[in-house]
Amino acid sequence: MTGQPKNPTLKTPARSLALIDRIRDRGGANLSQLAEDLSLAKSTVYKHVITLYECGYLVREGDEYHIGPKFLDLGEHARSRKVGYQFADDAVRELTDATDEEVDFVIEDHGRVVTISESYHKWVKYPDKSDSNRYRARMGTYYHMHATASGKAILAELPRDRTEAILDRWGLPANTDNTITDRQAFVEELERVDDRGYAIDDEEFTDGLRGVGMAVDRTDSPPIGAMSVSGPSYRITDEVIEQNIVPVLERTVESFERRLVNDRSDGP
Amino acid sequence: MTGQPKNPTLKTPARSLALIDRIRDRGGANLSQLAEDLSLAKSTVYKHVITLYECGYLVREGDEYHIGPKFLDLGEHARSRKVGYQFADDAVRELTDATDEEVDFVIEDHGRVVTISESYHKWVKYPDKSDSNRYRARMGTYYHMHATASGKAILAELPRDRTEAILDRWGLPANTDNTITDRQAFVEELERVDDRGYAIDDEEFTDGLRGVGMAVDRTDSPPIGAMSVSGPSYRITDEVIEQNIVPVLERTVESFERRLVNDRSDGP
DNA sequence: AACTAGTGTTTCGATTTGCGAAATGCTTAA
DNA sequence: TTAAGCATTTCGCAAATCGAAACACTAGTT
Repeated sequence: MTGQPKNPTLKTPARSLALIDRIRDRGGANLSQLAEDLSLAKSTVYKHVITLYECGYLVREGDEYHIGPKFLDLGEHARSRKVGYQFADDAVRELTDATDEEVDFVIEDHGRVVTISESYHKWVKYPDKSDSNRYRARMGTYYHMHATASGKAILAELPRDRTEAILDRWGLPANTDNTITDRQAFVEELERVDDRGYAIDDEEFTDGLRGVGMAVDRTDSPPIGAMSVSGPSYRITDEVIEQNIVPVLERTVESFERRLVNDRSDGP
Repeated sequence: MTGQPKNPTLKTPARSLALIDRIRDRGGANLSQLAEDLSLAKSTVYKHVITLYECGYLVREGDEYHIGPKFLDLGEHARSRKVGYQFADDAVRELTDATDEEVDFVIEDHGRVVTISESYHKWVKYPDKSDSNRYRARMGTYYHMHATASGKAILAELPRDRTEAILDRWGLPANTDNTITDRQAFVEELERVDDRGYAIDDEEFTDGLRGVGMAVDRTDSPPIGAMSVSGPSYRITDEVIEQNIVPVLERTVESFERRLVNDRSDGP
């Protein structure tokens, strides 16, 4: 799930970070499991984990080590770092009220796209767990860009070489039958997105889920991120997209961008 | 702000982690600044930072490195790890509706207390920035336990040696004139808290702010965390605490604890 | 247009540091 | 009591990190 680096300059810290990833993926682990997973001596894992623990990054429950709350602090820091990200909450709120569908704001990070906004629905309408008509993105979740509306919207606006590098790095793995897996076809799709000004995810990420994504632009910089509205295919028809969603999405994104230029404390 | 370890077994990873802390505290930094701050050669810092970057933990903006969104993912993981933490959101919501004051749920981590719940007020009543009558805790924020109602509530229920170790580790630094800084006096305060069943923060953390905290207990384990209600001193009088807040706080915490024993997937 | 001061990046040898195998100690279940 | 699982410690060798200095690049200044 989490990509390993190709040339980690410092091997020891990279090993510690790999352990963090492993502990995350396992949802907690003990020394023997980690040693097995990463083919390391138990004593080696021990020293790494103790170090991470002493520095406050892991918590311990009996013989199991877990991701510690310290990451919450750092995560919130990352999220509230740019003022631009603050506006995202407002925009998500607006769009949710207007569309009553799942709304997300994502940014590009290391060639993938990551959810930065808390789903507003989570708070406003406390849903049953059984409400399978709604897809809800957890904050901090990473997605491949080629299979999401927001990702395509961003890719279409990135400099050509950046886009190419990202496609090289992550490829075009299929999530569903609709996922565009052919590179040539995908580049053409990006041109369509660029012409239209917004991207459509037509069950390319999850079966039964459609979405519309639009990049949030800055002047003289790559887009700061992208907003998307998504829901079940039977509700998000082409007509609904064109007549209902795109206009209000456009309005929200423009207001977002206006606030960005007024504030300007967002670096390149 | 962030404590350094006393005996970090592996020096190289500990150095990387110290760099993360430093970047966080500065709100982004370049190599020269970091080298200066930690008294390291610029080339050394370079290799550490590149490693953190390659592994996806940092983002780069020109010459500045920043905490990356990957921490959001790990933070959310830490937060949603225990089912018990899920109930916290419900409880916070309930208590907020009932009291209309700031409500928080915190857990103990490495001898401090850290906010695990999103403030419900943030979403329900979108406040003006000028609403200085409300104190709002950001998720992931750490506090010293001796100066907060929740912290005292937890300390009062921890095994004696744990409590002593925590006080040794962090001391009793003064936040306000009301902060209890004398160890003997503080131990007596903990006994009062234990008798009463709840803790009061009487402007010990911030001037003008009072709060009530109650530990959320499990059977045969230290408390899972603590809930608190806090607000301006003129509203949170002794009468209001005893007659309004404590009963509803008690009710919410009991319901919380009931859900915990029903679920039981929370380790020690 | 040359200069300067600030970046990040690379090189390379000395030596500190992390590594693994095995032994130890501790707890829990049989 | 025994056995199996765990974390923890020890120690010598090999390897990876470190720092100083040189390099390359950019932006702002003279």
